[in-house]
Amino acid sequence: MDSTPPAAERTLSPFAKDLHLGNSLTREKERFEPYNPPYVGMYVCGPTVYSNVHLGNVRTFLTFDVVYRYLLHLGYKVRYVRNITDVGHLTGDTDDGEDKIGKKARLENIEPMEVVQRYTNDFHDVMRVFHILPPSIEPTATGHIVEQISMIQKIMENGYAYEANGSVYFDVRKFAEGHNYGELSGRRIDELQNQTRALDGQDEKRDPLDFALWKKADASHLMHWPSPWSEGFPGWHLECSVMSTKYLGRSFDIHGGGMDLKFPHHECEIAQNMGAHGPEQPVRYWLHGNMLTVNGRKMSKSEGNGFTPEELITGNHKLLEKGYSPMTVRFFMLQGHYAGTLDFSNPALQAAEKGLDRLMSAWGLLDGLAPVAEGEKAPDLSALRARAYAAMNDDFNTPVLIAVLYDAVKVVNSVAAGRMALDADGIEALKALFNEFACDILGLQPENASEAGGSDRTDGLMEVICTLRGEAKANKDWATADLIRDRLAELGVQIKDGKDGTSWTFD
RNA sequence: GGUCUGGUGGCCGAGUGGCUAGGCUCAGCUCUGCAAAAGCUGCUACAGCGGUUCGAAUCCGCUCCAGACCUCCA
Repeated sequence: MDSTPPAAERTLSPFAKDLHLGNSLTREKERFEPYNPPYVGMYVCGPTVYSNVHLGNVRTFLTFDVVYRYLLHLGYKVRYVRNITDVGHLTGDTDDGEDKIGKKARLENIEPMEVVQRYTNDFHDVMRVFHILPPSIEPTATGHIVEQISMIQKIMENGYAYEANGSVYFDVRKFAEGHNYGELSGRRIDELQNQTRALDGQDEKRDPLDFALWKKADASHLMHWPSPWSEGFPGWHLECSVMSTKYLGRSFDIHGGGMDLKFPHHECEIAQNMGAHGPEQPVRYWLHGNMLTVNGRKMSKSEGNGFTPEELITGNHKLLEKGYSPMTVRFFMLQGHYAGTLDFSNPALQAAEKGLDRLMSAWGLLDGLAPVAEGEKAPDLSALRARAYAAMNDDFNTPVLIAVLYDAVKVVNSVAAGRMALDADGIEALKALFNEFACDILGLQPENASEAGGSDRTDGLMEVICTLRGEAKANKDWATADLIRDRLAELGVQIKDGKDGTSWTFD
């Protein structure tokens, strides 16, 4: 046996071996062991691009953005696949509903692909605004029709699907004879059988639990492709099975998505993969992000209680008392664990806004800290770092990581105020902590970077003003000094008199 | 009805057998011309009842309440 680890494996952080994930499939927290380290395959169900994404959607993509960032930080070579659903997702509660994209196109009298492009663009804009990194591959369902047809054929050859009147359905009953259908969602097939309502237009199916792999298009359908069975279109669940298999293989490491996709979507994905490829589990770790709620209710398009990122930023929505910046929202969401529901409220957002501001201010002070040669006994900064890793390794516990960062904030502020001394190594350790955990992993960045940094002219102007005000203060001309401070405040510039002179910040 | 989650202090939100979560708010103090910032201190927390245990917010049982999924939704 070769005892030398492969070169690639040596790039992994020593902390990588302690990463634990909450696996929805086993309902256990399990140590993360990828199939082929340092390579990691991760698939996340992306949006259906028939309307603007809302904040609840953002939460899920943010969750997996942090997962992606942390895996990269640990040194994994991650192939992150996040699809765009641009066909096959039906409205209504039966398989006879209208295609969402097609419906939108018909209503607006435009091409389906115009709908797709418009909302794909919107989606990408939103992801950028929230500092969510693009995935390695972003495949579309319409770009994989050939592969989908081929997978249906495999499933049929294995006896788990049947054709009826030009459509093809997955035979859940047959599949369940030799497989544990319902393993992921905890459902039992007999109960599902009893609970499923009798719906119209299901006569083609042998069983109400069966789901569509291919649907024959009727005359009103705008999007359709030729297939061995009919001119039609693929079922919604199929695309994810096809694209994950194509880009990540038949068994890959992580599959993510929103909690609301667990059943039936993800359950069907597993069934399709096994139906086509055999009994081994297609996914080792299933991760599910929980819902964003408003007044205790899930934010969703159909409830009408969602708002778009634009409404959020402008504050132009009845649920919003004011506008909130994207970083505030990002920080707010990271203050809760991804697996729990998170309730949106104005007080909570305002708390996050202030908390983030304090965090960012301390971070900004770091560059200006003066090290001492022989620092007093400094707090144990390596302990902070270890706690930060421990938090992330515990199923991406970002709220605990943030608590660690606030401990670092206290150190920074104390040093800046002269109450504590740090040597150069200590300051570097703090910088590394912020750069790696706040910036790289949590994806936090100072907002209005250009403004906060200030242009030379702005800095010059502010220095002139502060010098004049300093003279007024020296003359005990408090009226003038306060006038300057108040007027600047009205313009969104905060003046702070410290021991070593006056500093300013912009709103 | 079934499956699953959860009920933590003024608010948000971690923690899952003994060890400070954290943020925000509020009050007091330090600093300061005042203010802001920062720091320190404080602010009647673990839905209820019973059980296991030397010890339970944390485990078990029951009750109550809320939410999600079971039909499109991240």
